[in-house]
Amino acid sequence: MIDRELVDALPIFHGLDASALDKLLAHASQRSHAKGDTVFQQGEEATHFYVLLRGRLKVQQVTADGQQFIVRVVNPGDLFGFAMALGRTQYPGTPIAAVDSVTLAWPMGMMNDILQHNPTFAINTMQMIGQRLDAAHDRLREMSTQEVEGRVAHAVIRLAQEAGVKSGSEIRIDFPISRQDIAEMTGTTLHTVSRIISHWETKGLVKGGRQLLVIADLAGLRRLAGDEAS
Amino acid sequence: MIDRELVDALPIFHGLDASALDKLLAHASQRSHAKGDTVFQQGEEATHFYVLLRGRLKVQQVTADGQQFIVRVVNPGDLFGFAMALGRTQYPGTPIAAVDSVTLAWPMGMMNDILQHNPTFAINTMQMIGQRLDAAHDRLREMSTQEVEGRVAHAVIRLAQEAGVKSGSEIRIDFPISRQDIAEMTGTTLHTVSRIISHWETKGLVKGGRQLLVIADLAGLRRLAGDEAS
DNA sequence: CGGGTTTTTGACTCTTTTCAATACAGGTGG
DNA sequence: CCACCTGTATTGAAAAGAGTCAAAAACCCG
Repeated sequence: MIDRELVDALPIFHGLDASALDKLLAHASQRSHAKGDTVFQQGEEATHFYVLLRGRLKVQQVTADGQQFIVRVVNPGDLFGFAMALGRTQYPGTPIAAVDSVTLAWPMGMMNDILQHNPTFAINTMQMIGQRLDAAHDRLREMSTQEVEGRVAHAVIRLAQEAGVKSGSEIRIDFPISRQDIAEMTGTTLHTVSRIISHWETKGLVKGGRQLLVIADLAGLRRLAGDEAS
Repeated sequence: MIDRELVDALPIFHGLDASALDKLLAHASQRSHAKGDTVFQQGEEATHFYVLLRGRLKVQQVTADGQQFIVRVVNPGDLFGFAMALGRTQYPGTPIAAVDSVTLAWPMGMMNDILQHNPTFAINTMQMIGQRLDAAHDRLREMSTQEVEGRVAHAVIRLAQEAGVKSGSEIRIDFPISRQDIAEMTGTTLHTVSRIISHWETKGLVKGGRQLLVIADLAGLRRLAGDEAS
């Protein structure tokens, strides 16, 4: 069955009272998703909301003319597919398992229930969405004001922060990520990303590889990203 | 004093009980802002949250290297400056009055109060932030996948929707907006915006002018924006 | 009627994309 | 176990879209 400890430990449910947690556990269903599987499809009726327990998801959107775009990466502990909280009835994107992953799902109706009776959960969720809004604005500002190299640097730094594993002085991105993926996160082409990363390799900033990215000099990347005023 | 009807009518406060509304009214302070004034400054300690009663604000951010960027336009009835809901203690941007404007302000602490005791307000706020997140993702997708003309078209369509006034078959943007402004909303330069709009004028899509924009053919713009699959 | 701001337009430059070809890695099946 | 095949990555050359630089025109306010 589902591990109560596990659910209890999720930051998003912090402060929920015991009875609410019980109800939550009673209705949760655990699912496994093999690498490459989708949890649900963009445009589908939003019937459930989810928490990622293990693994890593890429949330992708496809535009009217077929171009692809990565909205975000879902990391363990993250809530996703909460379309209702956005006042939508359909999922806006498609989460794809970048590695074998495990999720918990609840019927969307439960969300309203919990929200109504647990101000704390409502506030938690609001702040979580708020932080995501903040992050989205950061990306928008980048896309507006920076050129490609800076945007790619930012994307890589973000990946390092949320999905980076330290090994020695290096940080490895903990899931398979292609040049194409990075291009779809930064609004450029895989060719340009490849060129940029190759160039960074010669400068010793990163080490690349097939679906692999290792950051060797985070500070150097930050300098390129132009965060700190020079 | 402050008009209770007015506050009561704000969608964001829908469903608030009488006592909460009383408290709200007791702590509200009304302020006027002449065209060009700022309500607060980016980076300032976030002491209050606001509702725009009348007028129109442009929320601007300045990057480390001095470039400017317009995050959004605040329209009457909109909540803004709710940094706390995003888990921030400082304002992320600077709201500038595009026309003479009137705001209501509350001490930030009140927000927590109301949130704690009024699940409905928490849910309203959450959904409002959620919609803004959705909108931000739309813009991100645009910035990633579309070229400048499409992005400018989108920006103009959005302006028409949220700040457009119909006069006959035309829609006029209801506040002074420069080419520079549009450039800062779409991540391009005023020169490019000027060229694009001039070109649109010759095609009869819009009518321009100094700090003025009138949409003559919204459907035509939508086609340019590439929303509908051709 | 100035004087400053905003807009338009042209010519040139440069970053990034597009097009194209090759190299490489890893899994599959003979 | 090796050859093959597919998806990924690299790299070069050409093309294009948008930015930069520069100057003039239009407009509004006082």
